[in-house]
Amino acid sequence: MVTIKDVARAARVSVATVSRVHNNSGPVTEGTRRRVRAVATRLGYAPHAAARTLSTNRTSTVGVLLPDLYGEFYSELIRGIDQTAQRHGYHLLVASSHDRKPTIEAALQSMRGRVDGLLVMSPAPGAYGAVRDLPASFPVVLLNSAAAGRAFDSLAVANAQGARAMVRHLIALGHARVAMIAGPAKNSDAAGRLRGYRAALRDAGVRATPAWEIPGDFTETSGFAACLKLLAERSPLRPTAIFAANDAMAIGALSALREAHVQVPGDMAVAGFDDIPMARYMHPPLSTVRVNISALGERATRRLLDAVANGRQHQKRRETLPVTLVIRESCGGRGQPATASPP
Amino acid sequence: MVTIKDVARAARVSVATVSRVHNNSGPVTEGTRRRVRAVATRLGYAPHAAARTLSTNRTSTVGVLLPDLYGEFYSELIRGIDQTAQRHGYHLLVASSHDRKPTIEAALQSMRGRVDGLLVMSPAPGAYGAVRDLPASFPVVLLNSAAAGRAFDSLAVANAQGARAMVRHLIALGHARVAMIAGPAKNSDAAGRLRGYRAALRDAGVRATPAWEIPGDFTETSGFAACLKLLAERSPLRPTAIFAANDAMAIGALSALREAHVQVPGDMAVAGFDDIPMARYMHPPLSTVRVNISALGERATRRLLDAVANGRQHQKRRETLPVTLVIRESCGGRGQPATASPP
DNA sequence: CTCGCGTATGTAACCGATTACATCCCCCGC
DNA sequence: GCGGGGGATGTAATCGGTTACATACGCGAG
Repeated sequence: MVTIKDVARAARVSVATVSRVHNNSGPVTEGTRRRVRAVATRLGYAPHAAARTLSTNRTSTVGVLLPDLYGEFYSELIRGIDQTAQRHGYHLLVASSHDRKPTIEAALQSMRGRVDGLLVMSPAPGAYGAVRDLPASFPVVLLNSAAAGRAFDSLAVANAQGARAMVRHLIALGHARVAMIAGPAKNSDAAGRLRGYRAALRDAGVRATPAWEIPGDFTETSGFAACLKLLAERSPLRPTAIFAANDAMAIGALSALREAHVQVPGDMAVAGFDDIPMARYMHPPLSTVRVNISALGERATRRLLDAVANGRQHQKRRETLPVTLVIRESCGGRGQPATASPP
Repeated sequence: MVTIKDVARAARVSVATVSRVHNNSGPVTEGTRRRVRAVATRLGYAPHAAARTLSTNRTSTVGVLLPDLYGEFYSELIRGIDQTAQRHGYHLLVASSHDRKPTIEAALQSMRGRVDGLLVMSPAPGAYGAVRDLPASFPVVLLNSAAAGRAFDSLAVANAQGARAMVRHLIALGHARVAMIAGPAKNSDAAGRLRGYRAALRDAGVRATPAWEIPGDFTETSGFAACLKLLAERSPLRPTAIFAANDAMAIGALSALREAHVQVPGDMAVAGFDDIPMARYMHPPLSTVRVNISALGERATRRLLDAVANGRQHQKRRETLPVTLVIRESCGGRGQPATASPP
């Protein structure tokens, strides 16, 4: 492999000059500059990233720690992150399957000397314990994490507001009995959406019934099962609308309703959360709360790069990403494809 | 930050011993080993990856060069790659938006000293020109690329076989006139699928009609438009079955057929390629050719890591990933959910 | 007691860049 | 003609590991 020394020798200058040419640091005569450039391209010289990292203590890389990589959510997230990082001259180191504290700690350790900062998304409650053990000067941005406060930079989706707006919409359509298929209890997104649901009921003066809050785990199967449970309710308690904590479960619920010959939205309104691409292709098209996932990745990366660039001066804070109501046919807005913003 | 020297000093040994303990290289007394381990964890020592890279010339990282990150295909691919890499102790450096030669070259350059090998997926014909300029000793595996031969390691989906099997199936169902919505001409996946389609017609002794090969670009919109064109054909030429080069276009075609009140599969059979998750949720559920994308990523990574580990000995070759027919209702197999393998 | 060998440990060169500091040279003003 | 200043370039230390080689030590055999 050709090194800076080879270039220096061939161009009959010192390594310092070659370095200066490549980094536009320090003064170099135009002639020398051209000669060095020419030699470098002729030899196919590319600076060795690790060597550069060692001396400058910068990697031009951001790390992304994810619990999983399954589904469109992550590909969208990574897309937003990658775009932004790339635009600022940064590379992307992706690490997944980090959902428990020990693996997270191991991953964080192995990142030393590889990245300038980290985006960490983890549902595990122990996750930010591991993050806290990092030197405070090391830039980290938490994604969709429950961790709040000035101790961390964090970004989260406006789960509660979105859920509240959607449930409010269902109630406004005349549904007095709205049930919710919730997500995993420890998941902070799921928790926010549940809070929003309860808040909307409270707003409308409706007493929340535990029987209307069916647990699920974000999978289609669990949505299917939860829906069956709701259908088993006796008439005075049987809900007329179902709000699922994510689209996958809403889709599961739609299957269950079809099998039970319950008309949607006629006999039962259904709404989801996320607006995955599939949502609009359902029958009927699924009303849902749109989350701009790639924007989430972009915003997070922006914050991270700010922390990387400004070090001490960077102010840590919690940001919230707004969401949008997408009203399609499954909730019985009589098919009018309207789009509304949350209040 | 704590370095190996700090650990050595605190444990009253030399840096060499600390290094030996961490890498299990060379002999160390059990007592010393424990002492060093204890000190290291107490100080929270983590080796600096760049320093290690510089001296060993190994990064424990594989690079992934992708044209894009949009859609489930890439998240699945990355998932397969990441799983395999992680299992072998490798990290993942992801770079996207590399579809033209100059950006690919720049990306390849910037990878020096960052990765031990590269997975390159690029529809651009110039892509492997850029790859060829790398030193032959640098491990690279091409994904779904047209580049063949012993010059490269490459992996591709059995596009032609899959398409051929699906079209053969349609013909077996009694469709004498099968049209194809093709993909971008320069895309090698699209080309393979088109070849398979033509081969199946030839097998059946059917003369291929240019009017039946409508170009598309892998988007739903283009599938929609292409379908309209086919519907405009006069009766003797109007096809009774449509094979789309991917599911997205098949879904677009389904929309067009619904709008035109053409019954599927009654009046028109439809099949796609890829088996994206959405496919089974269409009405009617879409028959398609299943590609195990994460397996593609896994196989590719395996080959790459073999090349990394075995260097000179590694044999370059082209591998093909088999596909599976998934027969649902859209092609009129009268709804029986059968699954068949390609011949 | 001494020699020799093997095991445990230390010393220092090296990987390939960056960069503080030294040096050289040219030109200008007096 | 000479001193000074500033621009161009070179020298060498440095980043944090790994590892070839040197060294020291303990023990058994002769």
